[in-house]
Amino acid sequence: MTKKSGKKSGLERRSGCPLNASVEMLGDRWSLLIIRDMMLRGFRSYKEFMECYEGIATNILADRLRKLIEYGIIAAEPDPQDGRKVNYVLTRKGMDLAPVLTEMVLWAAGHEETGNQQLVQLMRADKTKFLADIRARWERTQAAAGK
Amino acid sequence: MTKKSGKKSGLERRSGCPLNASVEMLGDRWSLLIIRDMMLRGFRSYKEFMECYEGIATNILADRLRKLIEYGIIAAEPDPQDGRKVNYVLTRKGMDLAPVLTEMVLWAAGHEETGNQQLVQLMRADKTKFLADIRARWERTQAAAGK
DNA sequence: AATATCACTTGCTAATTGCAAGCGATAATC
DNA sequence: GATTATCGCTTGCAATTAGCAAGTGATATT
Repeated sequence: MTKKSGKKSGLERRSGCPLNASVEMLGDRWSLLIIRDMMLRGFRSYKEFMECYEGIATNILADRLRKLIEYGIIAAEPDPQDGRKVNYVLTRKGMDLAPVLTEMVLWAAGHEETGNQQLVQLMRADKTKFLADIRARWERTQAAAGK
Repeated sequence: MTKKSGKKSGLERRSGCPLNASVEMLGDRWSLLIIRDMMLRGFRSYKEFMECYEGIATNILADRLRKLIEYGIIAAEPDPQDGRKVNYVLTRKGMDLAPVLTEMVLWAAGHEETGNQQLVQLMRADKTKFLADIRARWERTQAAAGK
C-alpha cells in the first residue's frame, strides 16, 4: 500500500476532548507497548519489536510504526552502519508519554497480578526520580545524535 | 447479557507486564471515554453515554460496559426509582484510573490542539488537588450509598 | 556470485466494529 | 387498564481491522 495521499490520514477527531485525542492516537492493543519497549528497553529496530513482543503481526507492527511517526511520537532514521536497518527513536512528544505509561503500570500493578515487580518497585519508590532518570537517559541519546 | 460461562472471558494475558494488563483492559477507542464521563461528568446511565458521546454504537457500548464490569472497573446497580434503569458506578479500581486519565489529558493538551481548556487548567494548576477533589467527590457518593 | 538479513508488503481469513432495526421490561398517559 | 413511551439492551448484516503466512526488494555477508 504505502499510499502517498488519499487514505483519510486519520487526523480528524471525533471530538475536541484531549482525552479523546490521546485515545485516538494510543487507544489500541499495541501502540503503548511499542512505546514502552523504546522507552524502557531501548528497542530501536523492527526486528527487536518483532522478536520480543507479546506477538505482534508484521503488518500490524508496520502500520503502528507508521501511525506513530504520523503522530510525531516516534521518528525513523536510517542506520549509519547498516543500510538495511531503520532506527526508530522517541521524539520529545513520545518521551512525554512517560508519566502516562508510569501511571498505567502502577494502576495495573495495584489491582492485578502482574510481573516485572522490579520496575514497579522503582516507580513506587520515587516516581519523580524514576521519570527524571529515564528522561535524562533520553536527553543523552538526543545529545549523542547531535540534536 | 451477563453470560454465565463459555465465551473465553478474555482474562488470559499475552504477557505478565503490568502495562500490557492495562492495555488489554483499556486499550480500545471507547473504554477510557466511558470512564472519563463517569468520573468527570457524573454519567451513570446507558442513555447518557449514548446521547453525549463521540458517537458510540449501542452494541459496542453494551459490550464495553460488560467488559468494564468483568474487570471490576465499574459496577451496575438497578435504579431504585425506575425499574428500567441501571446505574453504572465506578468502583475503587475504576476511580484509581484518575491519574492515568489526568496524564493522558495533560499529554494531549500539551502536544495537540484540543478543547476543554478549563479542565486542563484545573489539572495544570494543581494536579494533586485536582485528583484529591474528584476522589473526595467519589468517596461521598460511596458514603451516600452506604458502602 | 550465492546466500542471509532486514524491513517491510501482499493475499487471504477471522474477528471486531458500526449502523439500523427490533425486543422485552418497566413506566407514564389516557 | 389499554396504549404509548422510555430504557437498556440484542440481532442482523455490511464494512473495517487484525492476524497469519508467504513473498519482495534492498543491502550485507561469505
